[in-house]
Amino acid sequence: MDMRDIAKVAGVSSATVSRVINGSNLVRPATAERVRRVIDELKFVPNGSATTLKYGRSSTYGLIIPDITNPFFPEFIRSFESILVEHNQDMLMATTDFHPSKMQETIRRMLVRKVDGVALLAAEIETEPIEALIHHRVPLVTMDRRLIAPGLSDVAIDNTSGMNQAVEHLKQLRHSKIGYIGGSAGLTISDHRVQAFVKAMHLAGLEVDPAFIRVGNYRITGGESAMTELLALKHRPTALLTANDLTAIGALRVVHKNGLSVPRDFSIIGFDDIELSDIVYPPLTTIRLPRHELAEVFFKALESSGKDPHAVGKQYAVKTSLVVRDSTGPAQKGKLAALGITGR
Amino acid sequence: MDMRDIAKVAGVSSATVSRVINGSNLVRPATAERVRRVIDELKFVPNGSATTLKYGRSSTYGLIIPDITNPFFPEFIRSFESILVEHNQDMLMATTDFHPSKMQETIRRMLVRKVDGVALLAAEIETEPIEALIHHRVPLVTMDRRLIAPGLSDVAIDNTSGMNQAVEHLKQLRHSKIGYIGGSAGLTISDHRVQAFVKAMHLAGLEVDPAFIRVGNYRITGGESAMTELLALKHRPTALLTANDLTAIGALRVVHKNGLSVPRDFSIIGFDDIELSDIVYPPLTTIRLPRHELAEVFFKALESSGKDPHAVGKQYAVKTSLVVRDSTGPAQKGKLAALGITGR
DNA sequence: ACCATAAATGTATTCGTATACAATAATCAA
DNA sequence: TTGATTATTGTATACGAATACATTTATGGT
Repeated sequence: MDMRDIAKVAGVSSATVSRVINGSNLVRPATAERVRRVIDELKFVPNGSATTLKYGRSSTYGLIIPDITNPFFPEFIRSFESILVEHNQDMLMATTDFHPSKMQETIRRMLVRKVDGVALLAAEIETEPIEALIHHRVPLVTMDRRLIAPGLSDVAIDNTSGMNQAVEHLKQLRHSKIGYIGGSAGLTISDHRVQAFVKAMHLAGLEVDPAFIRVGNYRITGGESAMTELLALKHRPTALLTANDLTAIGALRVVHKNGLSVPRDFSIIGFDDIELSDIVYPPLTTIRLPRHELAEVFFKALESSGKDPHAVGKQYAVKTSLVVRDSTGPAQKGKLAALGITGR
Repeated sequence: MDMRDIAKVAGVSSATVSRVINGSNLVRPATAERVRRVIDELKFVPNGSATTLKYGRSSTYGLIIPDITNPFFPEFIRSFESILVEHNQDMLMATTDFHPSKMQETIRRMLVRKVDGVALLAAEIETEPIEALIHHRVPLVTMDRRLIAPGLSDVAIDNTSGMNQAVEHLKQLRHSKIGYIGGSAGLTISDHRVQAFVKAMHLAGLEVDPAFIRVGNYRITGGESAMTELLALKHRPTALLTANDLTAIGALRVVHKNGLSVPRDFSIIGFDDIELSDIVYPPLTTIRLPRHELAEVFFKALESSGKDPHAVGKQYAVKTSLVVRDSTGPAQKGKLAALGITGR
C-alpha cells in the first residue's frame, strides 16, 4: 500500500496525500481531513526508505560506543535516545568492543544507511575509519579527541575542573601521597585525564610520585590489578583517583580483600558518577560527568554540523565536578591529623 | 555518486556493477575485478535506502526494551547486536521507559523503517501496538508472554527450572520461611515468575505465607521498599527470592542498613545473574538467565518468522539455573540446625 | 457577468538499486 | 566455417515519496 492507494480512495492525487502527511498548508482543510481519515482507516504508514532516497537524509544518527556493558554508556544512551526521539530522529547503535575491524564494519553500515551524522564515543586509535566518514561528508562528533576539522566536531571533557576539586578535597583531608589509576593506554581520552590529574597535583602544590600512577582498562579488572600493584609497594599512597568509576570499584574491592577499610585506611575517588557508584559500599566520592548534558551537547553538535557539512566543526566542552560521598576520609597519620580536618 | 558513475568509469553497465556488488556469478572474473577496483578507487558505498525500497527488506531488526539502565539489557544487547552484525543486519533500538505512548511512537518508527522484525523485551500491558506490527506483517518475537499467533513468536523464560533449584537449595540450608519480592504488577513476566516460585515451594513441600510475597519494580528501589516492609513484620522470613538481581541488591542494602548480615541473618537469591551480582558484597546467589542464549533464540525466532510471515510463530524457551555464591547460608535456628546442613 | 488573482489540486519526474528481458559475445561440435 | 549453445553484458523499468511545474477551481473586484 502506498500513497497512490490512499489517493485513489480519498479521491485525490498522490501529491495531495504527500502534502497532507507533511503538513503542507496548501491543502484545503476539508480535503486534508478526508485524506487523514483514509490514512487512519487503512492504517497507512509511509515507506521511510523512499523518503530517504528522495531526500538524501535518513533522519538517523549513528552512535558508536566501545562497550555497552560499561554502565556509563547506557546512561548516556538513555538521554541521547530520548533527545533523538524528541527530534524525530532514529538511532543506529553499534559497539566496537575495541576492535578496529568492528569499527571499520560499523562505519560502513552507517554510510550505507546514509546516517545524518555519527556520534563517536569510542576513542579508538585508528583515524582511517574516521576519514571515511569525513570523505563521505557525514558530520562526525567525537569525544575528547580535541581535534576539529571540516565536518568534524569534538566534545571535550573538562577533566580539569573536577580533578582540581578532587585533589583539593583530598588535600584538605591531609592526603599528600595520591595515586592515580588511568584508562587504557593509547587513548587520547586517557592521556587528557592523567594530564589533568598531574596538573591538579601541581596546582595544589603536591608532588606526583610516578610509581603511584598506573594504567587500567576502564573496567573493574583494570582497577583490581593496578590496585594490587599499588598495595604491593613498600611506600604506598593514602588516596587514589581513577579514570572512571569501574576502575575505582575494582580498586575498592582489592582494598577490602586485603582487609583494609575505605575510607579509614584508604581514600578512593572515581570518575563519571554512574548510578552504581552510589550503590557500592561505601558509596563512592566521584567526579561527576553529567551524562544528560553530554548527550545534549552531542546532539547540538550533530545538528549544527548537519546544517553546513562543509564548515569546520566546533570544539565543545562539558564541565565535571566533584560529588563527595563516603569513600574519602582523613589521611591516616595519627589522631592529630584526623582531628585537624574536622573543623574545615 | 551511484552505480552508474562506477559503471561509466569501469566501462560497463550499471547492471554489471550491481551484480559485482551482490556477488552474482554471472560476471566474468576479469570484469568483476575491474569493477571492484573502480569501487575501491572511488570509495563507492551503495545507497541502502534504494536497496530497501527495491527489495522491501531493510536488513534491520528492531529491538524494544523498557529500560537500558537495567544492566540485564545491555548484557543482552551486546550479544544480540553481535549476532545481528554477523548476519549483516542492523539494529534499531528503542527504549519505552514503561510509557505506553513511547511504545506507540517506537513501533511507528519501526514500521516506517520497514524493519524485518521486532524483538520486544518490553512486556507492556498494551496489546494495541503489538497488533499494529502484526497487521503490517512484521514478524514479532516477545519475551515471556506465552502467546503465539501468525507472525508472533514467543521466548518463554523457564523460571521453573531455576526456581526449583533455588528453593531446594534454601531448603537444604534449613530455610522454610521463604519470601519473594516480585516484579512490577500487571506484567505477564512478573506473574509467571511468582507462580514459578509458588510452585517450587509446593514441590519442596514448603508453605507459602502470603505476607511474605511482595511486589517490586525490577529496580533497586523496589527491592528496598519491599524489604523494608518484610523486615517490619513481627514474624519474618529467613530467606528471600526476588524477581531480578536489582531487586535482590535493593533488599541486600536494606538488610545491611538494619545492621543485619547476609547470609548470617538472612539469605537472598537474585534472578538474572547480571555482572553486578558478582560484584556486590556479598556476591549474590542468583538464578542465571543466560543472556547470550536468549539473544540467540530471539534471533533464530526472528529469522524463522521472517521466512514465512504468515505462518504461526513458535514457542521457544530458555532454561534457567541456580548459581550459588555467598548470599545464601544456613538458616538461623541455633547451632544444631546450622551444623546439620554442613554434612549435606 | 467577467477577468485577474490566489488557492487548491494534479501530472510527471527524480532519487539509486535490482532484475526481467533483450542483446551480444564467446565456445564448441561437426 | 557455421550454427547451436552458453556465458556475459546491456536496456528498461519498478520500488514509493516529494516536488517543480502545469492545470484547474475558487475568490474578489468591477
